Amino acid sequence: MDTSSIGAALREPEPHPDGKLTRERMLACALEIVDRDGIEKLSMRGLARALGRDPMSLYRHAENKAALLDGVAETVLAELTVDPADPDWTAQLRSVAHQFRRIALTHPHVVPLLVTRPLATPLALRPRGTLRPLEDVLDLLTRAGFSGADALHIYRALFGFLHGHVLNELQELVENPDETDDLLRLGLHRLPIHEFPLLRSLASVLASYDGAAELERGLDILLGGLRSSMTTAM
Amino acid sequence: MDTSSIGAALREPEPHPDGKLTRERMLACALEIVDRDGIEKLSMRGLARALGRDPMSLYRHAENKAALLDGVAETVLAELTVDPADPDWTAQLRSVAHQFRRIALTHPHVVPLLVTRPLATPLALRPRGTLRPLEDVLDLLTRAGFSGADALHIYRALFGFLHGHVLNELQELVENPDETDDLLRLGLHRLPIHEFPLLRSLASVLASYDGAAELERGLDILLGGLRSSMTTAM
DNA sequence: ACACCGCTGTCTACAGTGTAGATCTACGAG
DNA sequence: CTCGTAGATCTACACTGTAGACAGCGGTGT
Repeated sequence: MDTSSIGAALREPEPHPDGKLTRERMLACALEIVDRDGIEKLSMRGLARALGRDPMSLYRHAENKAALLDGVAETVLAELTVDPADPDWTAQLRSVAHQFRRIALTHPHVVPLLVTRPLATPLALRPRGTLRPLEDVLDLLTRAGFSGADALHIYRALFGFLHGHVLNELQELVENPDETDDLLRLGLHRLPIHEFPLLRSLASVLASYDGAAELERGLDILLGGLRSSMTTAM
Repeated sequence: MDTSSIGAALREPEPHPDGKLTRERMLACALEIVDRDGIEKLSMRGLARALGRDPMSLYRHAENKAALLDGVAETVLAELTVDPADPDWTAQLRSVAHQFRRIALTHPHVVPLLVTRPLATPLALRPRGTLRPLEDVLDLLTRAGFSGADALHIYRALFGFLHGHVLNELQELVENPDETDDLLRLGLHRLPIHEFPLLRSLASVLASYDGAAELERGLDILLGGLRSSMTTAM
């Protein structure tokens, strides 16, 4: 009955259902699968198998697969906490930024969902947990004296930047990690020299990407620019 | 034999193959489908049907479906032109930004591919057409006197911002277009008032999103910030 | 002339997908 | 005890991506 020897072949058959199936357990398990195998490896049948349940039982807790994916994105985004009472709004936004980056690095396979799902659903129909950070940031900024319109602009600017940043940072994956030469490690040697001379010459710079520093630089520029372009106090 | 009466039911059976199937025709047709019906409606079988070919023939021009999607993204991105010889690098980057926005608005369903596909492939293995703008921007910026490292940073900052911006802008879709009240038009009335008071109160601001202006503001902040934080001439 | 090769297209088949609809099961209310 | 109902399960359907075998072709070397 050793689960590791049997369960290695098929995916975690989870032999006994032990208690009721809740939406939370379902989403947690789905997130686990996505984190391990990526989004397109998540199937209703596979998820059900991992939970030891019938595939159709999932439809009691998620209307369809799209809703399930929304749920996963929501779960991940729920880790993000905003304190609207913080008097230092820039510090609070920086905290949000750091949390968001942390989340993205912890769940890289979920990032496509985070940036992409909102395109499929109008704002008002999105899962509540997704709208929570928006409302909280608006709260934070209006308390700091910004108008609603300006607060919304700042929220958009921040999350636009954050989405762009994590997409940038997660692209920096290395193809051949145990190679010492940067050019080889990144596979850049396959690019024709006369077509991509600059790109190839930047191998060492590419190899030494520092996401945290890049985020900080961006935040400095963004928050500085916002403060000077906004017509409000403090 | 009226194609509109018959072809309405099934999807463009395209009765006679007329000539060889090229990669370009395949990608153009795939793009057409994606633009019309969205990404997840694009299937190998459906595409083959639209081309009047056998599904398996597609695999002569794309290794698998992922490669096909990469091809679509590449096709769209190829519309973007950079002039590395332009002496005014900020103007040229602004032009790139405007082109990119235009492309995203013309092919909204392709945007998920544009921002998401690079996450799945290391840089050096990406389709060549995708790397072209990068090399060209690097060329532009080094000619303007920037170091390679700085040029790369600027490229990342710009495209990170652009990705974030178009993701923002494309979310602004309206649910109920023929309604006069902004609150109803956006469906915001369904949100509980006590949980999302600020969001609901911003209905009119949400309804009047101006993507072009938002892009311009962002570009001002970004390019201004970059110029002052970079250690280079001009 | 022939044989050979590689490229393109076609056919069949397989394992897997999301989910509609019918059916079974268990439990609380009357 | 009966009934209704909510949940869980089963079956089935239409569809997916693609491996593998095979047919027709033009060109090339001998």
